[in-house]
Amino acid sequence: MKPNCTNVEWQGRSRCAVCEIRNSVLFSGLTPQELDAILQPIDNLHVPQSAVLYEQGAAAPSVYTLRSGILKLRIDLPNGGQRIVRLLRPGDVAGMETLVGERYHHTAIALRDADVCRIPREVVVQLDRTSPAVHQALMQRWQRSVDQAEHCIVSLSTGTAEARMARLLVMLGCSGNQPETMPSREDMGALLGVTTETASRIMAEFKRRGLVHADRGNEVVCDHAGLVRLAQG
Amino acid sequence: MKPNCTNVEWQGRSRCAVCEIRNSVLFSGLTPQELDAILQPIDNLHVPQSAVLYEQGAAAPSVYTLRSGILKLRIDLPNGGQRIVRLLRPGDVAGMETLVGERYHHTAIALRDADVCRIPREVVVQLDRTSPAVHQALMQRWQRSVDQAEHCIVSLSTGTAEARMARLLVMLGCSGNQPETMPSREDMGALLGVTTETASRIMAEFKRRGLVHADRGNEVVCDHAGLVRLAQG
DNA sequence: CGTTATGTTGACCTCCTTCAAAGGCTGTGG
DNA sequence: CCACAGCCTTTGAAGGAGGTCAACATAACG
Repeated sequence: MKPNCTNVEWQGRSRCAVCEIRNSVLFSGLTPQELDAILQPIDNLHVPQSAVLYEQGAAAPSVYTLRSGILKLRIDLPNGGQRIVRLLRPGDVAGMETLVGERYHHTAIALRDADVCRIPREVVVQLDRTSPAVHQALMQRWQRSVDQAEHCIVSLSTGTAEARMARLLVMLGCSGNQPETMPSREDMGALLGVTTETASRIMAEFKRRGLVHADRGNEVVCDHAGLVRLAQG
Repeated sequence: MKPNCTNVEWQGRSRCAVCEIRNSVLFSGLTPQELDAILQPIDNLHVPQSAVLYEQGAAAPSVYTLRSGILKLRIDLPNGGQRIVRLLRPGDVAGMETLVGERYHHTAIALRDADVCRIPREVVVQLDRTSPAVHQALMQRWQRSVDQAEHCIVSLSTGTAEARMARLLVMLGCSGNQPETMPSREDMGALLGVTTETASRIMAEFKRRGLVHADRGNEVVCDHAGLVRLAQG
């Protein structure tokens, strides 16, 4: 891990009232007055690609809402291996374990450049008590975490590696319309529970079959229908 | 699925005040007076082995707390396959998705004879609002669901089938002290993401190596230390 | 006792891993 | 501008792990 990868760049106090994804985040139920009252301790951070937002086992003082980009939640195993257990997309919340415990359960890393809002645990606890809307939103996020983790089991850990890769690409938003930037082969492997080589082989095969088409760099456009067909198993 | 498997046997109104596992369940923070006020709509059910408690996609009017036994939560895949995504043990809560949605996300089946308390969704919603202790307990259960699902990814879907089986046996409580009743080979397979035959082969091999020792029926005693060693991978 | 589910085992083959090497891309320094 | 290093990706060859299909054993049950 490069040391400077942990340098998330501070961007100043957030302005939730004008946040473009406000309707999909934790505070969407609050009135402007309520918002003003709690904005002060919320920071807006930029997390460059492959930077570490927080680490598994570290003290967990904050919850993060993802405004743009993708975060991967990785669990490091005692025997040295590691497994990505969830991908977070804009609107998702990272580090909710802080509300019932004191340590992060994962290492959170930006898969692409990401923007997050850092919210002190106390702010969330307080809002959870005073605002039914926030409370409801929190429960929804929690349920979403469960759903996502189980989706990871069912879709990304069941069936042949090829079918799982197809499901991953669909899940990453490969609609066939606009190019999508791909994760590294190593990350794909960690998501699917296969080796980097296997991930590479499958992606190469997909290209040969015309299921994905390299754009530039690691941007690709996908044959959505074809991938969905493969995803069946 | 046998039709009579869905016959869970009603056992009458529950008496939470004298419940032996009251300290570990959802209502542990309530005073006796608060308890009395909400007991009426709570039923106490016995779920015989392999009976279905609720089904994926069905309307979800109730939450269940598990008092004894083990429940498996199964997800049925569109292509006919199925995967067990979580095992619930006494103190765990099933069907929490009812608090933010209206359909069950899994099919819940008793792995062994089980006792559950059925709690109407409205009761939980109400308590969540009025009792901070219940609210806190709910958040803990939710986080526990996430942890369990992720444990399933990391422990039961990563590494060789042998290592995963060893982890499963440890997880099922094989301490080496008293005999444990095993799930069917089919269930083991569905938990580990391998075929029934592979599960059978591995268990047979474990017996030959003396790692597990058949007691009677499908009760076994385990070499806990040996299993933990294998579980490393 | 036959009947039916469940567990066990074998043979074969596919998929994936492992180990190794070669190819591309990027940044750095001469 | 080129050479070189470092990283990621691709590809190959060999072996092993697990899937598939089938036969058989065992236990549960009327």
